[in-house]
Amino acid sequence: MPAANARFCPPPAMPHRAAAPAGARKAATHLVDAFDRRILELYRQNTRLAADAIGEAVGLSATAVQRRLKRMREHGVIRAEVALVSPAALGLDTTCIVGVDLEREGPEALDRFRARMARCRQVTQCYYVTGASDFVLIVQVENMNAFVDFTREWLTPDENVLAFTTQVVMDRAPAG
Amino acid sequence: MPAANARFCPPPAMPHRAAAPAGARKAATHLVDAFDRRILELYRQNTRLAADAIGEAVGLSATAVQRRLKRMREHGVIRAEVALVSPAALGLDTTCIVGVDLEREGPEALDRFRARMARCRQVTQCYYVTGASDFVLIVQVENMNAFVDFTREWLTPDENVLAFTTQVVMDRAPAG
DNA sequence: AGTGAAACTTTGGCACT
DNA sequence: AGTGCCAAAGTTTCACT
Repeated sequence: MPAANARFCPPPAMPHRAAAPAGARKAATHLVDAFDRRILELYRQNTRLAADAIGEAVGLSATAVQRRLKRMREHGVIRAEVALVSPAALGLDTTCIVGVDLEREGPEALDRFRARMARCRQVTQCYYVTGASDFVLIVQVENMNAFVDFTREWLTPDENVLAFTTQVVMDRAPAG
Repeated sequence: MPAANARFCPPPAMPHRAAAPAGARKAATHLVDAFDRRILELYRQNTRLAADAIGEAVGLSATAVQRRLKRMREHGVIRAEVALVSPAALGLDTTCIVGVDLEREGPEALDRFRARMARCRQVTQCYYVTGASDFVLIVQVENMNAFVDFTREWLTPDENVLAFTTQVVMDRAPAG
């Protein structure tokens, strides 16, 4: 198997909080009907699709599709519209999955750790989980040296990090 | 902590292969210069940004920005432009991280398993990794019952699946 | 929800550095 | 090569029916 690793660059990673105005998001409960679902199914995969084409596919006029998209954006059903960038093109050839064990697991310690990871550009996803570890991180770096640097800067110095286990990604499926 | 789980719906999950014409992708080596990087930095997070605004930010005309975006799309630097949908809005309230151990790990067995997972709608990411397990899956489902259904349909019946471990996601950070 | 016109963004050609 | 300017084509957005 070729040394092809990560295929997609991480989702956009909530850039500056300014991009997500605090009050702008609603509960996003089931205010999506069958039409909305079909629109999302298409639009989710390709935001360059014209409302015209979507409308034809789902049996609605272009304007109706636009209105629904706008409503779903405002209601937080659509959280963001982003570009998936090839990590390789940016020189990020290595993906690691890191399980982190914390020493203390109080609410404030969890929040502190999560906030730290959110500030870290290498961490593209951060899950707080039950089970074997407390957190699971998806880390995107240039190479293994950069990964070691990452651990020395963000994990090892953290007194609350008891231990961590690393799995290096050899290949990744887009998973449709 | 509230039972808020996943915040974002999975990246688009390479829909139908038709969307990525086989011959259309190039090596995506370092044909990105400093301008391209700055454009991507902005555009990646928000594809609704007008080329005009990007151009102003990076010191280029709108046309130049458009041209560069087009080139990066053709060269596979930009793999896709997708919408991040709130999983909760779609009724997908539960995310699990599953480590899978395979019995046999030959190339053909790996490919078979990966292909299987790619066909499975619940699996939004699938990593082939070194270390404790062979694969790591990110699984998005309605609730825990649906997760059990998932394992009974996709993991347990697979003779090559030796064992799997599940971590339930309680919260997820966008991770900037 | 659908139809129109206005505003916008993207795409093309052409001259320039 | 790549960029900038300007006009055409397309798309989105806004009235109104």
